[in-house]
Amino acid sequence: MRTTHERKAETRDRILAAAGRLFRSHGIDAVGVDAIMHGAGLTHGGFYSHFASKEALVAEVSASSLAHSAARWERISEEEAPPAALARIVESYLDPAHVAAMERSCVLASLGPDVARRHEVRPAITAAIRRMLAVLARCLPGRRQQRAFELLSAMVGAVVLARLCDDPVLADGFLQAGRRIAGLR
Amino acid sequence: MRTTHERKAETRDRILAAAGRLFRSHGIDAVGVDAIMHGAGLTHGGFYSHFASKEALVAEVSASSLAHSAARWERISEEEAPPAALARIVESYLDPAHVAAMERSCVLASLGPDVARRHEVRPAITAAIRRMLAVLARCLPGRRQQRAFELLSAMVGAVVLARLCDDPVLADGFLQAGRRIAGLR
DNA sequence: TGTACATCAGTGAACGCGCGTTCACTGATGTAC
DNA sequence: TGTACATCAGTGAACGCGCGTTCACTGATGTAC
Repeated sequence: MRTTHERKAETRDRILAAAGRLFRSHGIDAVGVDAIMHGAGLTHGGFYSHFASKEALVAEVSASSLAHSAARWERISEEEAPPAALARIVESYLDPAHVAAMERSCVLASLGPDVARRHEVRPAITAAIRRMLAVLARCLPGRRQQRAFELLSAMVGAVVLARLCDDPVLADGFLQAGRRIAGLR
Repeated sequence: MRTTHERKAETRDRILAAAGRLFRSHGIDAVGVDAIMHGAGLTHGGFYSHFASKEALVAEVSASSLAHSAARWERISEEEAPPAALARIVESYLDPAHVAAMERSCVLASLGPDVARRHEVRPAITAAIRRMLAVLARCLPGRRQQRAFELLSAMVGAVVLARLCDDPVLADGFLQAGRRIAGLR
């Protein structure tokens, strides 16, 4: 029984991962259950032995993706000294290659408005945002709390705006602005 | 013939306005042609004597909504002295009431990622972003260009994040952060 | 250890539904004489 | 000015299609003896 349970959990994670990738790339409503299951190497019918509905999957993907990002930031902030941790978090967030890779990007910047419209997900998202703010506050000097709010706003806004610009110079202007607000360079 | 042309243009504008409202409230893919036409006080069949496709409407709504925002900012910056104009633009953008009113909010914050995925719209969006940056640069003191990038990033990010938080205190933290980056209070 | 049975993750056909789009139409308005 | 005709914005039924979801099934694996 043990192995079977583990196997099922692995499949479930594969579905969550595929959905995360596809939702970020194409938008939540543009991706069907069929495409998600195909992305996980399965057929669509099996979906409902893992999730009650597409909407339930959406809630879980949003929450778990952002919790995953928060956990990554926490790990970095425990592994490195504050200034190095801050630089690593901010530079990876504002890296143009990472900005271009929508499918692997932060839920806040790639699905923010869509998630905000689904009120049932907001408690979990709010909890993850608090964790991210706490990491930034721990890494920043000076008025830590206030600067954490400023930095997270600037990082999310910079990525959203950089993705909207078809001129790479303009896009880079937003990413540089984010780095300045972090106190880098 | 004159009156007819004007009438048709008015209807077209009503469709654009209804689509703008509904897309921002519910997301682009969640709103059908039928709902848009009903929102404009018409039936769905007439849609195609105004637009070639839903996708064409989406492109025009995104571009024209953001151009409208840019024009509003330009008007404010011409009517008032730089510090007053800056305050009016930033305060109205970060006003909690305005943040809550998704249907009338800025396209960057309410539809940003969705618009970024539609590459054909990005040139028009980029042009409007340039106009908005120019207004902010005109109103800001000091390193105007750089600060304009920082401020627009912070404003967009703050609104996206404030909408994701189910705790109004946390949401207000982001809005206050935006105001500080503008140099207000 | 070997055999018979039970479980259930995953398959794929089928469902009703709402979508974007088309089209024959109607009736108000603009033009020609 | 009044009448006959042309135009075309807007109507509403109909289309094919892909969606989310259901369900009878299958076959690999785990359990009981």
